Amino acid sequence: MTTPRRDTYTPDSLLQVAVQVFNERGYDGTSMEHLAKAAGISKSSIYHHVSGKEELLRRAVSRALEGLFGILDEPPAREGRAADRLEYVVRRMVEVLIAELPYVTLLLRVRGNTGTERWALERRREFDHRVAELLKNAAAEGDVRGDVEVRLATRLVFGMINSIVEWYRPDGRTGARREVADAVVQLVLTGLRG
Amino acid sequence: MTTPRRDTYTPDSLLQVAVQVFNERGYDGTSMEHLAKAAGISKSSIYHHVSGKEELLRRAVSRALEGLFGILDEPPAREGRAADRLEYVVRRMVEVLIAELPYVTLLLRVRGNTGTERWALERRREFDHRVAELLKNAAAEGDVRGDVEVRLATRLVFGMINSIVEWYRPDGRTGARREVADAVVQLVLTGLRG
DNA sequence: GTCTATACCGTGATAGAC
DNA sequence: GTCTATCACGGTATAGAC
Repeated sequence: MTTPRRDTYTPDSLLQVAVQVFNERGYDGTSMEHLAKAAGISKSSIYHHVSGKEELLRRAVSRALEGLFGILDEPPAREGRAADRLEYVVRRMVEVLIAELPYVTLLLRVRGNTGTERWALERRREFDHRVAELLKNAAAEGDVRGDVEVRLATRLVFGMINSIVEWYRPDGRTGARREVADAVVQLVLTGLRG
Repeated sequence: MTTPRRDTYTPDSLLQVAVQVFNERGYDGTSMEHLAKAAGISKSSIYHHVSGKEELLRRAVSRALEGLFGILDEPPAREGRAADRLEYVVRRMVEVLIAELPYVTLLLRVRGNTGTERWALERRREFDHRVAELLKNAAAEGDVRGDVEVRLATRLVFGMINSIVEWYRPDGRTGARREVADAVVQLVLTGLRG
C-alpha cells in the first residue's frame, strides 16, 4: 500500500522543491523560471499543480506553524511547573525547527509584503506570546532570574533558537539534533559559564 | 561651519532612505519605484546620485561591516583574558548593532544572489571566525564550559545577538541600549537562571 | 500532465529637456 | 538636480495543442 515513487508532481512534492529554492534565493528573489528549472518542468506546468507562487508560500508557512503550535498542545507543555514546561517547549522548538527545517526557515524570513506574509507574521507573534507567558510564570514562581525583563529575555531566547535555521544542515549523524537541542537548553538556562 | 539641512540628496542621505525601505520590504522586494516614492524624487533622479540599486546595498553593508570589524581593533578586545575580551566584544556587538541598526539589519539579511551579497557574506564569516577564536581561547583558559562545542556555542550566541535587529526600535529612553546590552551579556554568560 | 507561445505588466536603467 | 518619456528585459500568469 506504499505509494510508489511517481515521476509526476503532487502539490506537496512540488512544494518540497520550491521551498528549497525559496530558501536559497529568498522568496522575492525566486522567479517561476527558477522554480521550473529546479523542478525540471516548465513554468506553465507548475500552474497545473498550484495557483501560483504565493500558494506555495502559504502551504510552506502553514506547515511550519502547525509544527510549532503543535508543541503547545503536548502534555508536558501544559502540565507542571512553568520552568519545566518552558524547558520542554524550548527543547521541542529546536526539534521541530530541525525536523521541519526548510519550512520553518521560510516562515522566519517572511517580511510582510503580501497578505499571506502578514498572516504568517501575525501567527508567529501569537506563538511568541504564548511562550512569553510561560517565561513570565516561571519568573513569578521564582525559577528564573528577575533582573532581565521577561519580554526582552523571550525575544533573545527566540533569537537564539530561530538562528539555528541559518546554519544547521542535516548530516548523517544520529543524535546531531539532540546535541543541538541540549546545547540550546544548556545555554538558555545556565549560559556559557555553565 | 555646520552644513545646513539641504533639500537635495547626497549619496549618503539617499542611502538612509533606501536602507529603510530595503529593511521594510526586503532588498529583492524593493523596486527603484519604491525607492523613488520614499525619497520623494523620480526613479531617474536616483541614478544621478548612485549607479543603481546594488551600489546602495554595497554602501550599506560596507558601513555595517566597518562598524563590526572596528570592534576587534579596540584595545579591550585585544588585551587581557580571553573571557574578558569575549565579554567586551559581545557587549560592543550589541552596541554597534543598535547604533548602526538599519545597516546591520540589511547586512544580516543578505542572501547571496549577487556579487555584492556574496562578498558581504564572506566578510561576515570572517568576523564570525574571529569571535569564535576568542571563545575557543576562553574555553582553553577554563573560563567557559566545556560540554558545549565552541563552534556551536558561537553560532548560538551570534544568533541571540543578531536577532536584536528583528525587534529593536529606537525610542526616547536613554539607557535602553545599555539595558539590552546588559541583558545579552547576562544571558550569554549565566543564562536564564542567573 | 506537460508543453510552446504569448499576453501583459513592472522592472532596472537611459536619453535628453529644463 | 530633477523631470518625462522610453527602452529592453524578465516577471507572473494564461491559452490551447498534444
